[in-house]
Amino acid sequence: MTTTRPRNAIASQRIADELRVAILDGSLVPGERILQEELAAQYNASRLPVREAIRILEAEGLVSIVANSGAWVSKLDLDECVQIYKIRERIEPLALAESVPRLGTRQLEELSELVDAMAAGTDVENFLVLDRQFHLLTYSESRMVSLNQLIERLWNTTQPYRRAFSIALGSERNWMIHAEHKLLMEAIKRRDVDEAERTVLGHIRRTRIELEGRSDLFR
Amino acid sequence: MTTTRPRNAIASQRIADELRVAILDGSLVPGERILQEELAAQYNASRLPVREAIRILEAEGLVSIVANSGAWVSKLDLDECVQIYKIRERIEPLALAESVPRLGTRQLEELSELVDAMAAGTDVENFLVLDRQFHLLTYSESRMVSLNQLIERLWNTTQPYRRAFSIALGSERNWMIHAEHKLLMEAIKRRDVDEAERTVLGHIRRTRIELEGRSDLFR
DNA sequence: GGTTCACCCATCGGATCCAATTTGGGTTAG
DNA sequence: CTAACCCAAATTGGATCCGATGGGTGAACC
Repeated sequence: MTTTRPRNAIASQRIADELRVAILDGSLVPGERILQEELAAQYNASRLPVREAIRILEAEGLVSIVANSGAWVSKLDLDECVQIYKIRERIEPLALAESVPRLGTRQLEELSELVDAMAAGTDVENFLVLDRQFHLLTYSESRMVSLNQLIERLWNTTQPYRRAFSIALGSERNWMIHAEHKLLMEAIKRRDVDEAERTVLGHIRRTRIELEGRSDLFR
Repeated sequence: MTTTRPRNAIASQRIADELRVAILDGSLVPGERILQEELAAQYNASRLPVREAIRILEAEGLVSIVANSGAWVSKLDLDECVQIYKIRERIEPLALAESVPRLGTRQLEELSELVDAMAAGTDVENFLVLDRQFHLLTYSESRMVSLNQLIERLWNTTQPYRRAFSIALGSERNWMIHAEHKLLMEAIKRRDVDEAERTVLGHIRRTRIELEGRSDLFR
């Protein structure tokens, strides 16, 4: 799916990748206008590959296009965000169940390190990266490629709001999330698929319910 | 999201829509090459909107692009198809649960008519259309737009194989699927959300398991 | 006779140019 | 003073043209 050479060689893919990173790391915030010429200048290319890149990101849900008007970084309201969490509650346990039996010892070590790193650090941006790495790594050995891509897409579209949520919680978030991560980690180490499924479901569900009370994060 | 006017007015959208229909109705079969110039001539437009249309369909999973080489109608192997069914088993019950309480009497009538029409007809193409209409209609009143779009995408990517499967089964398929549809219909009418969820899960699951034994359908 | 290399053609990716549409401001009429 | 309309600038959508890449065919050499 992702061959290394052509993916960087082709401008539209390269621009789409860089744009995606810019949205995920917060350089571009939801609601922000995307000018084709601006990006074309930024990545020294013509507007054509930029247009294709924007269409790619639209299909991924990261950008919204209005015909003959323009493109904006996708903005979710609380309800849409909650919907995505509800979908995640259903499918991430599946990915976990498929992946857990196949995770190697090296990956278990990595997961433990990520859990510890999250507990140690207080920086929000760092936490966002580690949290994402941790969960996606727990799914990494599922052989269901399309499922894993779907999960990554759902994480991507909600990333700006996870950021806002984490910032709002401050360091208060630490202990509950950390406890859930440790419980999940234990279940994975014991290869207890059912327990792992229940734990990650609870993790997402609890976060979703907490989120439902924070409509302030959505302006 | 989907305004009626600009969607038809813009060539890339129009071409993407027509291409999608062509893939879904079997005019274009999995593995078939897609020539940009050919489509450009067919829809009298230039290659540019065709390129964008192909990218849109790639993002929907209906088309596979190889850089500097070309585009083909996506081809799934048995395993990938089974994966999609497993995802459907998790998320379609959710859509149903959200939708069932909100379905109006007019829609219940429509659903009943679809069930009867499927039982009456023997034509495969007709069955495919009705079956799709029926299930998507049961989800139609879920307020989870992104979920419903996702489900439609999963139906789309597996459509060629549902067609092959239906043809292979012939008229034999009738009674089991019909029985499941009637049971689902009853649960919906009674607004029995749990029973409806279980029934649709079983429906997809049984089909998936049957499919797992038919690797002959995949070349 | 088989294998390998080079060339050519088909097709895709990208740039520039032009047309169409929207949006905002300014003016005019009520 | 307000509202509606019209015009202009900005921005997107589309077409044509050119360069690049990759595969296939044919010839030459081993």
